[in-house]
Formats: sequence, structure tokens, C-alpha cells
Amino acid sequence: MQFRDMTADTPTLEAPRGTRSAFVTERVRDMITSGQLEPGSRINERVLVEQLNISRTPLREAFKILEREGLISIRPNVGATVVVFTMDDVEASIEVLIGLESIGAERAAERATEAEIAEISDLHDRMVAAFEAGELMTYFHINQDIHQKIIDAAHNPALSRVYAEECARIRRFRFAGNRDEARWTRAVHEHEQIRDALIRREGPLLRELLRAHHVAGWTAARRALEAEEAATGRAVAQ
Amino acid sequence: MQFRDMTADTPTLEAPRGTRSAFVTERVRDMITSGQLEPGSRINERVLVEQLNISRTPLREAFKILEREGLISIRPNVGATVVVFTMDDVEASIEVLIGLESIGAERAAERATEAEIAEISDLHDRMVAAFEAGELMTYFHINQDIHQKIIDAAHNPALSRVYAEECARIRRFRFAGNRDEARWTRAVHEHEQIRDALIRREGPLLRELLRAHHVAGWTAARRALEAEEAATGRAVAQ
DNA sequence: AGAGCCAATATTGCATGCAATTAATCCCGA
DNA sequence: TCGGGATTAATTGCATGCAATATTGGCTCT
Repeated sequence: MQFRDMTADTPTLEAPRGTRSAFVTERVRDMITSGQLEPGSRINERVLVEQLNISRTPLREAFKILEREGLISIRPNVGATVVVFTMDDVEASIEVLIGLESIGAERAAERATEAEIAEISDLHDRMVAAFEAGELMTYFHINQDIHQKIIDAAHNPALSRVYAEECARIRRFRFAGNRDEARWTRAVHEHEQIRDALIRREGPLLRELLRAHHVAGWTAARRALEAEEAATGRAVAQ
Repeated sequence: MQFRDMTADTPTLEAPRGTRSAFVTERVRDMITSGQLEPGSRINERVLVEQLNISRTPLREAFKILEREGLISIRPNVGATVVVFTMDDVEASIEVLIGLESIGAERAAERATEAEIAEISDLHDRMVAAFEAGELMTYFHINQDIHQKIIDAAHNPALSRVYAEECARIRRFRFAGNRDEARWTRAVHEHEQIRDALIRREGPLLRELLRAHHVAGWTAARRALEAEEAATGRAVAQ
């Protein structure tokens, strides 16, 4: 089982569409989150420039964006290095996500439109289908979508933005726990309760269910990651 | 009363220190948050380049950073425009800040060191002194510092980062309510309770106090901003 | 006069070159 | 053989020029 491949989108060598800056930003971001660029390593501009067949200008613009996203660190006159995530860093982010979902849950229960709830419910069904078919990748993506859609249903643009950003940072680690069959089954069950609470618009319950869901998910994920860490002898990092 | 001058640091025309990119980023950010660059207006690269006496390269890097911060919006082949904040946008951010402080408060009550609590308590005393001296500017800065320090005391780097970012986005609007003398007095009183709750490490109480503090603060701020909006005939925006 | 189209102008996106800074290499002495 | 310092190489930061795109102004036609 390759952890690395779980959430990485297929890295097709597509031609740059839109601005080169946007293209290279997305491309380098993928290279980091997929582990292609090793955490802690320096990023050589020239190598990347040749590899992506663009000039240094858009690459350096991408660096500035990715630094702001917290994926790389730029030291003036030295260069960019891939940020190393420790287990505690991920846990800290999870804690933030829980806090964001807490407020999102209550607001979503109040403000969600029936259409939004129906869409989430529909996503849930498709996620269950993916689970039953054993399609981990599909499950992950729908899962992520459900959580974001619940947040979006709170109708708070700032919340949606911050949540999405923080989510993206730790995407790879979040669902590692579901590799455990028992945990995965349990997660699906929890999601059923989450959907029901949303349909009944029970804010406090929804909030608590989401909190417990994340705590349980992260506990399992952390265990799995620590096992992998022990096996590979490397620190967990994106 | 110039709203614009409240939080704007003295815009000294200092020489660029560090990289030009960092200098120009900070400079343009100040120009936006101070209102020098009008919300909704297009930003002309050439004008800014001449004004700041740098080339387009570092300016364009700054644009990418500021876009990521949500201060400007870049349309490819068209240019950068200053993002317009509506009242609801600010309110949404406040809601996020409340959510972040909620989780921060409980963790801070658990994890804060005695030194951190002492530092916050000290800041509080200095803030009260600024209040009694009627120094609004000083009060604002210390106030902001206190809130950030409480968050920092949660010992969650992700939380500290996200909080600081969101705080910066709406800095100008947050304390507008304190221009009302009565509200200002009340805010100081609330801060006293906040400090006491932290010293006694009463997490849930601290959390609720902070929530109420922000709600009351924003209610007053919103009222003040809407009055200003009516007076100037312009939408509230940074 | 007003709408639509075309040319002229302005502005952006990107590549490249040069200077400044840092990292790597080599040489020398202990 | 190992450490320290100077020289060389590599890398970064920035300015600038050119091509591509969007905007503006003017013109024609209805």
C-alpha cells in the first residue's frame, strides 16, 4: 500500500493551460503533496525550470504563493525548502479543523438550504457506494467533498476559505486511518449519523458528531502513520 | 475622526530592507489596509513601480502573495484589483475568529504556562493604562496583542497562524466599536473578566467571555461602520 | 446620435541577462 | 589527516525587453 498514491491526482504531463504561473503553482504543489519533492529538501530553481519547461519568473511567483500556503519556506538569497510536517503539526491542524467545523456545523444546521442538504445526502450515498465497492480513492474524494459542503452550507465565505486552505495542507494525513478496515467501517457509520443530524438540523448534535468523528479518525490515522514512520524510518512529512 | 488612521502604522518612506519583494509586499499591504488604494480599484503596476522605485518583478511577486492573503484579486492578462469587503464579509470573518478563539481559549486554559499568563496579565495592565490615558492607538495594539497571545498560549502553531492571518484581514474593522466611549469602557471591563478567567484557568468561562466580548464588540463596530457608511456614501471596505 | 467595428495604445506575462549573495572547492598550515 | 581561509562556482534577486493580450479611442455605418 502506497500512502503516497492515495490522494495524489494522476500527474499527467499536461501542457500549461491558463497562465504559466498558475500552472506551475499547481504543479509544484502537487509535487510537494505527493512527496515527489522530499520534505526538508532544498528546491533547485534551475532543475524545476528545466523539468517544467518554463522560465524562472513564473516559478518564483509560484514559490511566493506556496510559501504563503505554508508548503515551502523561502530564505532570502538561499532558496526554497519543503516544509517538514511533524505529527504534532498535523494534530494541531486537525484541532483547528475541528474548531472550524464546530462553528460550521451549528451554522449549517441553521442556514443550510434544502437543496444543499439534499446534495450532501446524495454525496453520502455515493460515498457509501464507494465504500461498499472498496474504492478507497473515490471514497476519500467524496468524503472530503462532504465535509467541505457541510462547511459551505454555513454560508460563511471566510469559513469556507479558511477551512479549505487548512484542509489542503494536511490532506494526505487526514484519511490514513481509514486504511484500517474496522475504522473505515466505523467512519461510514459515523457519517450516517452526521447526515441524519444535518437533515434533522440538530446543530449541537452535528457538531459533536463531527468532533468525535475527527478525533477517532485522527487517532487511527496517527497510529497508522506512526507505524509507517517506524517502518520507513522517516519522519511523517508532506 | 479618521477611521483610516486608526490602525495604520506611520507610513515612513523607509528604504527597502531585506528583499525588495518583502519590502514591497508589506508596503502595498499597508496601502490597501490604510485605504490608500481604494477598494474595487484596479492597481496599475507601472504607477506603483515608479512610486516605490522598484522593478515589476518584485511587485508582481507581492501581488501573488497579497492575492493569496485575500487582499487583492488578479485576473490574468487584466491585472490586480483591491478586494471589496462588505459588512457581511467582515461579520463572516468575525464568526471565524470567534470559532478559533473558542478552541484557543479552552486549550490556553489547559496548556498556558505561568509565564505566558503573567505576560498576558501584564499586557492587560498596560492596556488599561492606555485606556485611562485615552490613547486609542496604543490600546488597539495591546488589545490585539492580548488576543493573539491568548491564542498562542494554546500552543497550537496552526491555530496561531490561521488566527493571525484572519485577524490581519479585518484588522481595521474590528475595533471600530471602541470609538464609542461607553462601549470602550465596557470592553475594558470584559477584558478584566477575561484575564481573571485565564488566571483561574477556567476554560469554558474564558471561551464564553471571549465569544460575548467579540459579539458585543462587533455589534458596536458594525453600528459605527454603518453610520460612517451612511455619512460617506461608500461601502465599507478595506 | 448611437451602436458596432477596427486600429492604436496601454498593460500584462514571461524569458533572459547581470549583479549580489551564498555555497562549494581547493589549498595551506598545523 | 584535519581545520581554516581564500578563491571559484553555483544560485538567487532583480531589472529589462519582447511578445501576447486587453483596453481605449476613433471611425464608419445605420
